[in-house]
Amino acid sequence: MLLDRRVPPNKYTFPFVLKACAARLDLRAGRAIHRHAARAGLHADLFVSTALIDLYMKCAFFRHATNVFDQMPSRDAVAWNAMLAGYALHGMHQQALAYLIRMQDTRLRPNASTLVSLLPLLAQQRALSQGKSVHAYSVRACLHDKDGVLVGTALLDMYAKCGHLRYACSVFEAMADKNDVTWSALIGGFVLCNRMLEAFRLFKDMLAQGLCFLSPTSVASALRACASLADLRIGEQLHVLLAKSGLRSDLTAGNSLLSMYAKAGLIDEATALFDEMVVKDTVSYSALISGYVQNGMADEAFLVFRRMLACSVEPDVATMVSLIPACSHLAALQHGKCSHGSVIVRGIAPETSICNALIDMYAKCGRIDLSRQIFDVMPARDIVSWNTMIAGYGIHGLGKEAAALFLDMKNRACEPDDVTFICLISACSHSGLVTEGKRWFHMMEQKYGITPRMEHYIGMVDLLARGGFLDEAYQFIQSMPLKADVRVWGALLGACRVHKNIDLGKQVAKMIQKLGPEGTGNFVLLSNIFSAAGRFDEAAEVRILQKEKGFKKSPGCSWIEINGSLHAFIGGDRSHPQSPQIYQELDSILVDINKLGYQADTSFVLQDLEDEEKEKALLYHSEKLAIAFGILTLGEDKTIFVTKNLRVCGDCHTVIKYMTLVRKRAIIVRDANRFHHFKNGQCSCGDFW
DNA sequence: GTAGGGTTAG
Repeated sequence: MLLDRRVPPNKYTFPFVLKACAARLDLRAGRAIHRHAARAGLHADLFVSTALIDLYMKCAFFRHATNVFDQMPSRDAVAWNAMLAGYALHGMHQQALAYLIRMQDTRLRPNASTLVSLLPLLAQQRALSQGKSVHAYSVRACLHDKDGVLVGTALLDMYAKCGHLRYACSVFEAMADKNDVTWSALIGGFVLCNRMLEAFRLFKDMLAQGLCFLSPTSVASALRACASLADLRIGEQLHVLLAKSGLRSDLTAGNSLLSMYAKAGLIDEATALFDEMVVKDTVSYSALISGYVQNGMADEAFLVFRRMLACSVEPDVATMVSLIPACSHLAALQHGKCSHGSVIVRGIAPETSICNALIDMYAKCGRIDLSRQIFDVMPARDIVSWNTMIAGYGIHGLGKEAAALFLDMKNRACEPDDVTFICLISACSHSGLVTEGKRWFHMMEQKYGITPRMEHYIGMVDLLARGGFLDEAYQFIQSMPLKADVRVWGALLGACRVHKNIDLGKQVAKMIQKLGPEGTGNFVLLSNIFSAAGRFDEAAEVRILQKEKGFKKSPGCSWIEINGSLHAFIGGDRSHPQSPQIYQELDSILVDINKLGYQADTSFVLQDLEDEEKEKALLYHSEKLAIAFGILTLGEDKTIFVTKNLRVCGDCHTVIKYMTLVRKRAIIVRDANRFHHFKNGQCSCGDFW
């Protein structure tokens, strides 16, 4: 139409066409029209210029937008708003605010549109006092009259994001007009502030007002509340509601449902939902990836990631932050390095959340040095960065380094939170620093005013009991202000096993049984304690009881990454193609280490077998198989790194020390709990295994 | 103007 010479475009035509370009982010067409307008002498026209600014801002061509703005002979509030909104759109707070301030120097006053662009910025920065000023200004300027719903919604959202739900509610109540966005903003605010039950109540109130308010956004918030409260029943009701209303195929609603099911552990439902979705986007894929990782299916997560790439759906920060922990779980360093490369290529490597995930990944893959490197160079650290790094030192038994980092954190005026202390106490526990651990616990309450949660008590019991202070740990549990849950008792029971204290172990086991059928692992521990004492009948009884109650013990599994491929073994496993060589190697190792004085600690065998058979049962534990495979495949200069899903058994711990001598290898084992660095007949953890 | 997927501890 523009090329039709008989009807030349005029100042009324250009803005509309430019608007269409902006909506499609079609910069090429937009620039062509810009030139066209210039030839027609209309490029400095108020409406044309404003439309150009809008287009360039949406396409992130800031210089072009600024040029147009600067060349305008006169500007109205809409032109100023276009600049402000453009910067706000790209999260460029400083630039946006600079335009607001410059606007004050003119005789123009901010209008409703200005505030609607401005308030989300303040919300994101949690700038409550500035937000209040804006609120006051909007009242003085009577901006509630026109566009009242928009200003009101932006205000209530700002208050909610600043954590001031009371103000948000009073704005909400004072609003004469409310629409679906208003309701959504308020419900979302309650979810954000972790007030899930009230969020539900609001959602119900909203439905009572009429179905016209129901929107994918409000359902999404309600589903988040379900996931957080682990209330699957309501979640399913919402699923039905969605199916009945016209929102069945909405992408936002579908993604929320998928995520809710995944978080509830119903990964099959989540997968089915994903497969049914006609349109899938980055969020859908990320939700499924994170679902698999959260449910311990890291390999499936990689498959979904590959499918995503094959379908040309672009991964973003959240996708990678979901995927990287899959490498951490598998301790698959090569996969992790690949993911690291991928975030560098995508230009998202400096993002704080990406760095945090990488720090965790390298720590769990045995490369605490690389964790620290990332930590040191990352552009901005948040509390998660510090906690992750401290936790990383913890699992490596580097309690002193963890403490040093805490001091560093204080010097940089970063406030520790409750998780920081969980990490610190656990770090002490893994390093045998009992006194220091107790000090952190007291400091947390007295100096930082953080009330201990169950997790802190679990850490303390673990610290004391693992350090051999079993009675003190027992006393500690008795004196807790909270009712100890199965995890607290489990920590004590685990230590009874290590320190072979059967009497206390039995007592603790009774406590656990009283608490009901919560801890699967505890049956195993109790049974192990009986076995260790040679009381096999009782051990068997516990196992039978466990079976009757329907608990499955997850089998011990160890794996090793060789050239980027994972090789997994379970105890006595002969499924690996190189099994004959592996078993031969282990038998030969046994001969060599016997010469050095090794004696099998058969108390770790769970069945009642003859001594020689016991020795064999021990010899073929999964961690030993994986290590033997490593010895056979990797060159002598390479450290062998094996990961086990459960705790390393005590006999394995001893054998691995000997292995480092007879095969002259450095061996690292990551178990469910921590890292064990074996070298020259020693283990880094000493007796705190 | 609202909103779906995400990193630490256990």
